Amino acid sequence: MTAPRPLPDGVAGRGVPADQAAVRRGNLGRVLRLLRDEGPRSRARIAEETGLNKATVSSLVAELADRGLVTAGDVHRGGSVGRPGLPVQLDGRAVCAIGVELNVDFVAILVLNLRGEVLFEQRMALDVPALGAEATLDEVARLVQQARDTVRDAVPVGLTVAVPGLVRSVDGVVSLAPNLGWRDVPVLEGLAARLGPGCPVRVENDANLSAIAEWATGPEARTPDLVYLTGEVGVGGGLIVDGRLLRGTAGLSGEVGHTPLGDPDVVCGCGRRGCWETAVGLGALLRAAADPDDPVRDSTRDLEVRLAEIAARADAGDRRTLDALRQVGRALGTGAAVLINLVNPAVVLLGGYFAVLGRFLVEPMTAELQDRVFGPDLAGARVVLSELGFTAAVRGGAHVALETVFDDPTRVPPRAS
Amino acid sequence: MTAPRPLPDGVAGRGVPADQAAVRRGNLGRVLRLLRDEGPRSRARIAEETGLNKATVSSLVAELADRGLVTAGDVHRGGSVGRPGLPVQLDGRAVCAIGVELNVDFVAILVLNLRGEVLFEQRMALDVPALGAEATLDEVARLVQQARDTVRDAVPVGLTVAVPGLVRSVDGVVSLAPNLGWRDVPVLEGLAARLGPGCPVRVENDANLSAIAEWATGPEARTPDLVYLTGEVGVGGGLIVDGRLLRGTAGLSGEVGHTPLGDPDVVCGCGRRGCWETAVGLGALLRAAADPDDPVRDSTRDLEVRLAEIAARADAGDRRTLDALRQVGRALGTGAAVLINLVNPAVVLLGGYFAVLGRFLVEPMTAELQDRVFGPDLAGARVVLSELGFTAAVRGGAHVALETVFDDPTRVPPRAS
DNA sequence: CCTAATTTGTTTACCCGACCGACGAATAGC
DNA sequence: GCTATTCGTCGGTCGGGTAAACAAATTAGG
Repeated sequence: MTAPRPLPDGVAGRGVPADQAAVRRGNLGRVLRLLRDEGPRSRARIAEETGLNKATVSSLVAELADRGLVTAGDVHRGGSVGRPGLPVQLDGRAVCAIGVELNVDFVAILVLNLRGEVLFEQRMALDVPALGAEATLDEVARLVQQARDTVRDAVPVGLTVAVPGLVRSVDGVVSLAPNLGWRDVPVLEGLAARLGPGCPVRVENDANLSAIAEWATGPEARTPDLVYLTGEVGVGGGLIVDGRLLRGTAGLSGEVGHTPLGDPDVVCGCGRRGCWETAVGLGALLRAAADPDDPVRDSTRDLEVRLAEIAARADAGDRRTLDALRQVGRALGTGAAVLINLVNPAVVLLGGYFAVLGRFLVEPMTAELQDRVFGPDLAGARVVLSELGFTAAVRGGAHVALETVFDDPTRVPPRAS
Repeated sequence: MTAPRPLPDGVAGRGVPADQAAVRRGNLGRVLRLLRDEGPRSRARIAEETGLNKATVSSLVAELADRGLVTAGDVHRGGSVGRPGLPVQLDGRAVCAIGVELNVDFVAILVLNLRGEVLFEQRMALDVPALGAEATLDEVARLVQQARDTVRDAVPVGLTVAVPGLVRSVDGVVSLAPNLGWRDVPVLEGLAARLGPGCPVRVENDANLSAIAEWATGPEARTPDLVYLTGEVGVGGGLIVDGRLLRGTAGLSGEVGHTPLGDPDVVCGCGRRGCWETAVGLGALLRAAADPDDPVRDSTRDLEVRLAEIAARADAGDRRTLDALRQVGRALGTGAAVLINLVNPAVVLLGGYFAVLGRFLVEPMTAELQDRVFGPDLAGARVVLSELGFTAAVRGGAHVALETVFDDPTRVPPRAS
């Protein structure tokens, strides 16, 4: 009931026949996207840039305004000759979208308005494995309610939960999240029941959502083919192909961490041998860079502080640290080469600790890529560091929900006035 | 000029605004696809199954009939009560599509009608590397002309050329085809000039087209997520995600052969070390299975005969042959595991020599997969052997061209009558 | 044999949305 | 002030999907 329509995809859903209402929805969304991506502009320019008729644009803008999604913009006097246009701009205030990240020791929430501006942000320490699924969902529902109370004037159009594990996104069941100790937890169902109707809930893998966030807002926004790699204790991946998230049949694509690319003699936490994350995970770096009793290997300390220490040592020219980073960088290149050969992306985006220590990793990584990638000039791929930090997953979650408005602006009801 | 519209994708192209003509095109295609996939049926049933209005379906069917794409089917008397429906069926005769495969020592051509039935098929020995690009294209054009003369009553809607190498599908330039000795050859331009307008030409990687063929006609037709692996001298791959071919930014996705998954000490023909095809390519199998002077390693002999000999030895219980097959099967599993972890397909399809010797390879391969794939039950993936044999690429090529008719049936002009 | 019931396919009127041409409005340049 | 230019809207047109009515073709049953 709270579940969204089958799969908001584009103008014309796969199985549903197209009628003219679909055309209208598509064109409304097209105008809205143009205003989001290119900024305020007059109706005449919108018509010119979309290829739609002037009259049609007027009608579309009027409808969007009625739904509170656009407003009149500031008039820029003194351009060229002729009657100046009345600018139309995206009005973000009417709606908002919520992203939630569930992780081992915290829950984070982020609320964006339609323009992608942050309305509310909070991060709360929470021992999720100890609490269990039900109590955690109670806690999440409480946090969401608090956020909704804070941004009272904006109607929430959707909520997306990021979970570190395997997620069947069709029904929002977390089939396996080892770090949380969860197995077959119906997160969507549980949250939908707690939050009531009116705010569709989605559940998605955290790395996938981070990839979407980078695609939507990062320095490489809207790159049609993007591979996202994030380094934490494990290694996560998200693939965006042709502007769409690659989910796979069972919704569990992008599991790069346990790909057999590492040393076949090293045993991984998952029990297998030679998993890639034994070569590029945080553990691999720390083992190579420091002795077991070194404070940077104390997992009770804050990760960002420890990473800063490692960066400082590398900057100071510490041999062992530099060697460890070089080694991880090369291993990163080996795996990334596989990805580039397979999906031929325009950008490989590094997130998590890869981004923090990126300036030491990129050079050995690209050296390895140059050896390994088939095709000239890395097959057109560039390695880029994420700038979103640790909020990528919640941002991506909120953006997924926002996107439904651009897919079909008629979801937002017309103003009663 | 002969190049098709930007990229025939679906009802609503990405950038093009939707108008009601697009709705019409989409609905025409929907009806046509239904008749292709589910067989002949009455207008009433079509209306019921597509969700379109009865009157709309009548109008759509009339237009399709006018374009020669459907005809009245055989009346099945004696069903239930009420007026019996007049069946409508796909009429394949009006149009045809051409697939051409360019390879090292042959050129193959296949012409399909709209129903996917073979109208014309030919395979011609040709020493492409010796002949050079221009003379080869002359030869191809001659072959195409011959095919068109043979199937005179069907209008060709498109032609797709399969090339073993890196292809920029946007402009049909073969940027690198080592086996042909080609580099930056404008195949599309050259063929379009030779064939004249009226028959849009596409150029695509051969493994990609084989993947499409399997997706379109194989035992696993229409599986939304499919990974295709073909073993020849090298190893090729094609990925179909969400029912669409994954091409990548530079159009050179699926280059699995030179992925660093093999023994890092073995040098590949490409000059790199540890390429996967050094472990699973035909050469790897032959080296492991037979001495250098063994007749099965005589590359001047026909490949199918040699493969049959290997199969016979394995059936006879020859230890060395069985060990070699087991070893290749395991290496196949290692690489396939990477693909499954990344893309999470429903089916991994084996083509080329993998299919011929499949019964010996599948068991060690799946054993390896069970160890390597993250997620329960191989993440939902099944290993399937191709049944298309060596015609997969031409079939896929013809199907790509056919698909444009289902995307937009108005491409086929109405009958003059 | 004839009628009622049922299902099919077409016809008619209608609605909705995009498109086109024309027109008033607002502005710069002269 | 006048003209050229551009903007936004209005009325009309066209195309396509929808709904309801209706004729046609068949089975069931007396």
